[in-house]
Amino acid sequence: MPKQVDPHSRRTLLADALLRVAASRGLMDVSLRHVAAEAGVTAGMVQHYFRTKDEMMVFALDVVAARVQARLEEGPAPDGPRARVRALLVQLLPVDADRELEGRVAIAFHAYAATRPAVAARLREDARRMREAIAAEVAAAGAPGALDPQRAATGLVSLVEGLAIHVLGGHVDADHALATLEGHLDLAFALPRL
Amino acid sequence: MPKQVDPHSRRTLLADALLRVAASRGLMDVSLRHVAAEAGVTAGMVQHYFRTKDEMMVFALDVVAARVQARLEEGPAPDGPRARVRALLVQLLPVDADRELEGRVAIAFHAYAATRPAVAARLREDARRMREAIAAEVAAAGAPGALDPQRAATGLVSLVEGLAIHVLGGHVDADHALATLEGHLDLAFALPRL
DNA sequence: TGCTTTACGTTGCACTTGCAACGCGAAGGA
DNA sequence: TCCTTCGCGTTGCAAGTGCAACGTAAAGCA
Repeated sequence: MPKQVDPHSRRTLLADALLRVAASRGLMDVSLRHVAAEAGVTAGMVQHYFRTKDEMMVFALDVVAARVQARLEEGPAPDGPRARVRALLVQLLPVDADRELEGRVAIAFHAYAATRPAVAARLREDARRMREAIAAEVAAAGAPGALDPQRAATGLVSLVEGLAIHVLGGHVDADHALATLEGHLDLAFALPRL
Repeated sequence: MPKQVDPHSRRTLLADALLRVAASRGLMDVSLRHVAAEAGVTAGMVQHYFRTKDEMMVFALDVVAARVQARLEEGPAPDGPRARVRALLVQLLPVDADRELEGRVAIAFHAYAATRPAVAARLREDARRMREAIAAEVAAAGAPGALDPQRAATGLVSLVEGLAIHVLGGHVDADHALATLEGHLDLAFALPRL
């Protein structure tokens, strides 16, 4: 056999190219040939590692999900529930170039999920995990009179996703979004003197 | 000349077909021929009313925007700032079939906007108007110690957009979303006894 | 030295896409 | 009555699409 390559790293390479194309030109422009060109390889190689385009899409989605997950777990967990939840949610805001790319990809995939049940299920599962993690922290914090943990979690995650859309669309800037998030965190964790 | 038709109603008819295709099969499947088929006309007629596909897309976006706007203005304005803001925001949640379709279209167009500056500008303007309307109501209500009006408005609009995504994705049900919205309205308008 | 397997590259095909171009019948005005 | 103009329908085309099929060089095992 030839050079014996690691298939997973090859697939990741292609997935990265896909994500770049998706972020810069939209999901409609994601084709075998465009991805191949972006990765600097031939279309035949793409076909070698993904039997179908859909398989490639799903794998790319897995890559972003794993990457976000990894970022959430890296570094020591901050002190206190509020800080931990904040750390989680900030990862979803497009505050730098990497996260902006991921944000654009996320929007594209939300639209894509509308027609692909498998993709939709994946996003649903991710969202569920995120909500539960946050609800647990809110419950642990035992905020006195604010929202119940489930609703607070749903609210915070939704808020951040909405903020991400507005930041990416240029409707508001990242600072305003961060400030808004801080305010809502205060509410959810019932800051003293509210 | 032949039967002398109203061009605007024809274009609206085609735009409706486009929206149905976009909602049911995604924006990637929106093509001249599919739209024509959905509308029950020939592809040639579509070309007659829209010189380019992009022109058709933008017109369709205008149609939804106008429709949402019309719905916001119909009926008497509710009593009190909180109720008025609630009425605004509920229109953006997919609580029935019509709004679900519009929600799917909205997501698709947010993704589309990433590559079309003209579309992005349109969405930005719509969002700005919505935020200002809400900020004005919040300010008028003079909520004592909660968020400042600008942030509250950004937060509420983002929250609702995020909730819409989660409802459409099947992550949470409409009732939960509504309840979450109520809770956040209470916070923004600083309900007694918080 | 074969022989097989891996990892691609190449070619081709059926199909869809946006769009231009042309045709053409039905209405009016002259 | 002619003749223009509008409202489409039809056809065609170059480009792009996903995917199958085949070829083929390299690397290991026998």
